Amino acid sequence: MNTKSFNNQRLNRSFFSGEDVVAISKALLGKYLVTNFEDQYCSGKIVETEAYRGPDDKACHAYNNLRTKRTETMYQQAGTSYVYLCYGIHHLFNIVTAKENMAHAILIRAIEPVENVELMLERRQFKALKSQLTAGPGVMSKALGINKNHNGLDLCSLQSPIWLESRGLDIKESEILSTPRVGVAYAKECALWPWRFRIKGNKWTSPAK
DNA sequence: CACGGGATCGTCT
DNA sequence: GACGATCCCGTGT
Repeated sequence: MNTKSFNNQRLNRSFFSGEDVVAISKALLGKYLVTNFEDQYCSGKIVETEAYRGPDDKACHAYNNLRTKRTETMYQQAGTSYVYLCYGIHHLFNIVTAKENMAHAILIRAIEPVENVELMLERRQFKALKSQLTAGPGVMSKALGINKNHNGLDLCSLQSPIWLESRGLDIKESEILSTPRVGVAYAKECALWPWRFRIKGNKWTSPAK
């Protein structure tokens, strides 16, 4: 069924368990995000991520350890998915990191389409392949078939329809472009933190400014 | 290419 | 009742 070779390795709990959400956000660049919903398999290489760190990050939903029905997912164990609705339209996909009750999460913002591109084109109703297919957290989720029903999944479980893989590619620090996060002006001084990470020069990210 | 607005609804105050 | 971790399309240049 799934296209796999011996050097494809599922990312396990320990990958996500660390305290340093910035380091994990960078380490996710070049890893593969895979979805397989009802035998509809597709995958892409992660090229853009963003770090959110409760309780001290004003841009994080869990700022000041805010606990609500929505944010509760961010306090779960490392490797849990956090998917929420943004602007009433877009489903944004995050991965929870750090130990339980420490609300860190990483927003996956863009992938380079790799396997079953036709399926992603169909979900987006695109006729031709271009970077807008998966550049941006809302459209990426749509292409991968991710919605808020996939909130709270254990991405490290072999049963999960969403998972992450290393396929032997390592992105060096010198290949990473760090810039401030967008759309978080309300977060005041935290909005300046350079916690948006991209693979330098990669055409599948949103264009650098 | 830059900007500006509308879509659309869950979440929090 | 206001607003948002976005996107797309229209207008003007």
